[in-house]
Amino acid sequence: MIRDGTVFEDDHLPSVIVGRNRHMNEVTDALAPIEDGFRAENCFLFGPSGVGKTTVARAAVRELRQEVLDVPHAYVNCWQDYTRKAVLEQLSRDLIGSAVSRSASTGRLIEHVQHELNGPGVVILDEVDQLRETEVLYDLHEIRGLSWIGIANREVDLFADLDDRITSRISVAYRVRFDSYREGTITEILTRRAREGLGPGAVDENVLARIARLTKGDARRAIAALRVGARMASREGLSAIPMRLVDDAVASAKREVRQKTISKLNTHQRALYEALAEEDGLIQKELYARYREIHDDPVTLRYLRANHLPKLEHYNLVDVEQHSGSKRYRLVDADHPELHPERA
DNA sequence: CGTCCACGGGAATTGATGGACT
DNA sequence: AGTCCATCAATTCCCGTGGACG
Repeated sequence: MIRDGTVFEDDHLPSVIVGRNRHMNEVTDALAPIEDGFRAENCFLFGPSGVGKTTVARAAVRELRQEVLDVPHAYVNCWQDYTRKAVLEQLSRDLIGSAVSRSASTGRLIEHVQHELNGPGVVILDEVDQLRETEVLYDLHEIRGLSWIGIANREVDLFADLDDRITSRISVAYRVRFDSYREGTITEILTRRAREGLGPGAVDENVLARIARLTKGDARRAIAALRVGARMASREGLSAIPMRLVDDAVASAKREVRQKTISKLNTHQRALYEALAEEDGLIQKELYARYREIHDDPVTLRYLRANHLPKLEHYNLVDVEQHSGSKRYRLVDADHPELHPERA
């Protein structure tokens, strides 16, 4: 029943972008100067997750490369690469392709890119609000011809802690807001994915509409649910997804995503998670005390606060509630999650 | 109003690591 | 081979803030 699983993967870039014409136009406008050999305008895309921000950015770059051959482009996920150096390293890998010797200083990295890049180039800065060292935006500005597309969940001030004299010279000409997809659009997206990835007649309109409704405008969740549904159906030897499986598929896709996230946690993060699984609603200090009991090589609270706790928040595994002076941490959903994948 | 508590974060320091240089 | 240097994760110290409470 599943003919091509790749169309359900997160990094799949569909050939047609559905329901985002206005957004596509804005981004391609921003990139248009490159067609004449100039530096593009920076632009900033924001909105909730699963609404096509990254897809639009990538599709706009793809479109540009159909006009102008081989425009150097890079993709940096600032969630993973959040330091100045990590960003510049990824940049030079993607943009130039040549490996710079490790332990090259940031200065040398910039020089290297500056030297190797002739003509315009564009870099996608995904999850740019996670950048710890925003000075890197200044570094990017210093590289002749380079412009960027920033992506974040909320509209943030990227230049908040940068020197005013510098920020006045860096501009963000386009700010593009992404709202949740309407159900009809999600259905349309799912229809196309099903056509590409599943056998003929695998889904009907009502099934897709129900998935669309249950996933609340989040295309990533909807596509995951479609994939899980197809898998469940083929296990039963069916060639189509029956309506009765849809609710299960949506719920199960959610668990799957969560399980995947948990499996990527390190020991510290997992210990924190376990502590909260035992008792919810702890304040930071209490949580730290439990964590120290669980983990045999605990890090300090200072470090936990700066590194591990924000990760858990960002992964959407814990909710934090400011409560006048203290913070309460709780797991995102009430049902007790599986900590150990082998029990699945 | 002063004090305590929980929290945030700047900054100096340490220790391991991995080159680069002699 | 041995020394030196830069980097990075982790730690430690410490001060600031803002609300609660007597």
